[in-house]
Amino acid sequence: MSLEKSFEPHAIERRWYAEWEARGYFEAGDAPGKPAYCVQLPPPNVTGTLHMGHAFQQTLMDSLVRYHRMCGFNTNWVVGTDHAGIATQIVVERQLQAEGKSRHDLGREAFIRRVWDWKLESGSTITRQMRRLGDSANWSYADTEGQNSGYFTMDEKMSGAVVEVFVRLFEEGLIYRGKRLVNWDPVLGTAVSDLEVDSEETTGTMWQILYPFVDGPQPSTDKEGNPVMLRGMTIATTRPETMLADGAVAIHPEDPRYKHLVGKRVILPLCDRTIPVVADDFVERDFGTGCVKITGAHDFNDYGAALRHDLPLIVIFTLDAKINDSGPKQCQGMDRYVARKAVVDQLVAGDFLVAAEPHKMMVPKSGRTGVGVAPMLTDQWFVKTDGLARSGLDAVAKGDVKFYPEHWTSTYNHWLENIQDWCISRQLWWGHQIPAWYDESGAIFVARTEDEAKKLATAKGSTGKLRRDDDVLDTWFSSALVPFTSLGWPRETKDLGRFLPSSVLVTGFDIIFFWVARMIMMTLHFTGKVPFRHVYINALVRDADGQKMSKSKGNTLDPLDLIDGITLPELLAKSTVGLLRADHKQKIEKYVKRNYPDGIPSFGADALRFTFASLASFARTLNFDLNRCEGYRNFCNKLWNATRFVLMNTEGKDCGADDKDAVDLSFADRWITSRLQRAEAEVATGFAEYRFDNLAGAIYHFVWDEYCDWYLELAKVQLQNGTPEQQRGTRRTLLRVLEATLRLAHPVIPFITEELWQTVAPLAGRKNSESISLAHYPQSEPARIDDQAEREMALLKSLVDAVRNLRGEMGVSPALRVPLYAAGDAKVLASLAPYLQVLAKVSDFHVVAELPQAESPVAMAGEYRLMLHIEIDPAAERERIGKEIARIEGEAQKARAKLANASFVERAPAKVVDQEKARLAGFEATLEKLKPQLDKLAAQ
RNA sequence: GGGUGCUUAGCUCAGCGGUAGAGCGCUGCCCUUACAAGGCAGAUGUCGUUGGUUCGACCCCAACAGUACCCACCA
Repeated sequence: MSLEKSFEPHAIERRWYAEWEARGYFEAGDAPGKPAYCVQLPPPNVTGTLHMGHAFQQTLMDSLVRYHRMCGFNTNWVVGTDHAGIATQIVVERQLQAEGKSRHDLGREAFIRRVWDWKLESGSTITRQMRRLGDSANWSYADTEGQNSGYFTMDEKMSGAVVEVFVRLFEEGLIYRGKRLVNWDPVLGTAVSDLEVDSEETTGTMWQILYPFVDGPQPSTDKEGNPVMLRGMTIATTRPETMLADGAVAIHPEDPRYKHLVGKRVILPLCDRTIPVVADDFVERDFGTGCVKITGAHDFNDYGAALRHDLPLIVIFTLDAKINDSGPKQCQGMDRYVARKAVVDQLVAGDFLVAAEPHKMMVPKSGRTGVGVAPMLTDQWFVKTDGLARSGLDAVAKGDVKFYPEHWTSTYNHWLENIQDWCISRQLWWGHQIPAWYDESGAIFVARTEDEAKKLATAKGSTGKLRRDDDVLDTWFSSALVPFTSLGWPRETKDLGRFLPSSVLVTGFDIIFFWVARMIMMTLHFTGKVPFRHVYINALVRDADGQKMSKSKGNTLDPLDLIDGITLPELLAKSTVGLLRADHKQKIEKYVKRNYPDGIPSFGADALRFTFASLASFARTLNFDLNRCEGYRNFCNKLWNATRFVLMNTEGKDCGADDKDAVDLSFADRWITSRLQRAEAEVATGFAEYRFDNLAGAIYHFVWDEYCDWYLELAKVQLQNGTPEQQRGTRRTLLRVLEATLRLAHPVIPFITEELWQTVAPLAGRKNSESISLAHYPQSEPARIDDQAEREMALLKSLVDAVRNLRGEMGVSPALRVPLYAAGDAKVLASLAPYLQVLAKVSDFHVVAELPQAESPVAMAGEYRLMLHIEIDPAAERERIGKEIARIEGEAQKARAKLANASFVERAPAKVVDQEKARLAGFEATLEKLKPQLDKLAAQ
């Protein structure tokens, strides 16, 4: 078989992925007696598409899975998609909106059917894209819909497990329902959890409002302690409209200005009510006026204060954040922001407004819609978290779950130590409907089915109709269960025993709270096991300049465009599609044209994967650089062409594949084998430590700098000049090292390695060469590390380097072959001669006892002296040697100073001192030989 | 207000208590029969600042500066 001259990834990728999947290579390993290796994919949003973050994460996961599969583990990469409640519902509602409809026009059932239709239509986009990356995922696993895309968090089995969990937690008293103040998104009309609220710095206004005393002005003091008469209490607020729901004003119990006024009543302006003055030490004396209004039903701080002081919780807003019937007539029905202005105007009119100043503050916004969150008193379901959090903390403290990099542990701990009860109900339609029913009196019956709920009701003497709770569960509730529900829980499946805990979770730091912590808590609670042993927190992918990738900046990259390539016009069209603002569009077009003037070339999946692996250090961010990607595409091409060379020199020839015939292995053959062992060890360490950058670097360095740059060149010499035994040995080494290297690299670059291995493996004498993904992973054999061969090779390299260096400095044309004199161990030199002649482009090679007396450039390589026999300018040569002497003299001087330091010699370890002595001896020996050379030149 | 990272070559980043590294970029010369997506040679650094520990600090410790992110109920 002859390979194309360049590596062309496309056809290879298409062919091999389909083949692997069809042959069932990715299904869960089921070999007896083998250890298990399991990875849970963070299930992507069902309507999502693959972005750089996914591609990065999945590259790491797939490399790990392929590595362990080849190492003989029973692997199972469990994948699936998430129903992503809010996000998906929003997408479908937008579609309806475009048709001029709302979900309410359809009704709940029809709407949900519509979402399912959309799911079926677009749901497999991301799983198709994952295949393009080469993910060796277990598609058929837990796939109840037969779509070959793994589980779906709302499929029948997963939903059944969700109900089971809910019911059990309720029965254990860990789920409760109650009227609580929650973060409310008035646009979506649902509660959201603390985590789904983002604070945004905004400059608002701080208003000071006077609440007059019922009893008329009261004596008090000002800040400096001077006596004053107060007309009333002046409160400070940034949300004046909420005053309509005030239940009290509060001051600090020790505040001398106000403490005697506690118990007085003040008139709430614009309302026909009076409210009391209370003391509470949550009030900051120095902030604002030192007097704060208490709005228990619309502020988290105030809620606590209201409970402490037994104040009424007055609700002033409707669920879409408009003033309700409890407000003054003239404000009813106004949106909260409209009402804010109206209230301020009326306060001004009534002379209650004391001051209005600009004020910087953090405003809570709904993470999903970006609208201001309105704390709202509503009935919601909660998970009691204190006990669960405790066991979650313990698991990590005991080391049952380990974070990589380790410092993420403190982030995890900090959150769990301060965790609040988790609001799990959402007032949405798309999601797992809460399995709770109410009778006419409002009594709650939580059950697995409506029949079961009826039985519960009957047992309690309630015979009327039951109504199911309308709410659905937070998407993260079902996500938290995935580690065990995906394996078949609540059934006691074999896989549950085998694949739980999974081996490692690879995910982003942004979901440590949302997901990682909750999985640990839930899995521990329901199975007594941790969900995974390791958590690898991957870096955030940014653009080459370190900027966050965002659609509005135009700096996002589509992994598939890197694999397939894209033209500039296509890229421009794609980057600006769906953008409403023209100025954004222009900005993005400019960015795209500047950064990708010729579009993006096609790099192939392997190059993309190798790039991700190479950039995966333990850093927090990863700047994705297209140039890097190109470099690794070139690497793939290098590997391709090295293979081409090997095949050209081995196919149809005697390669000693069956070990029958004698082979004669040179130091070069033994050297590359030895280096391979070291590379294998480095790669194994890299995988064990999750240092993908190191393992990718080890592969890169071995292939390019050792196998290609040196061994192939040496092999050319051996194939040219060697005896039949030597040639056979060379061919066998070429093949066997290459074959092992392909296996070594396969977890990271699966496609190219499979393609090449198919041809290489049989030549290398492998009997079973069905697929590289089933082949054994190469293991480092320390016994094959050959120090003698490595020393000989080091000498050859230093001689070649010295000659090349001289040629470079002397400006000798690369093509020109020149005579070389060498002094040193004659036997060794004779053995290296054939290699030196080729690698250093030497015409005649003279081994001599002493270098001839000639005006030719001289170099030192350890004990060896080399002279290029060429015409030179003595002055230039004097300068060159002079510089060299000065450099070495400087080094020697430093070494001497160190050794002259008594405390160094006394206190440094003997090894270090000896090393320093050896260095100095080396410098001095070199100087001894260079100086006469300089004298000789100077004499003329 | 707390917490966590980061600061090393032009760029992006590794690194280690004992001689400062890689990739890309840059310079020069070469289309040498595996590869120009290549080969060979080359230049570039007060390792953020200031102290401390040490025989020895880019590395350990402290403070500071800059920078990024996370958490938090000052109305």
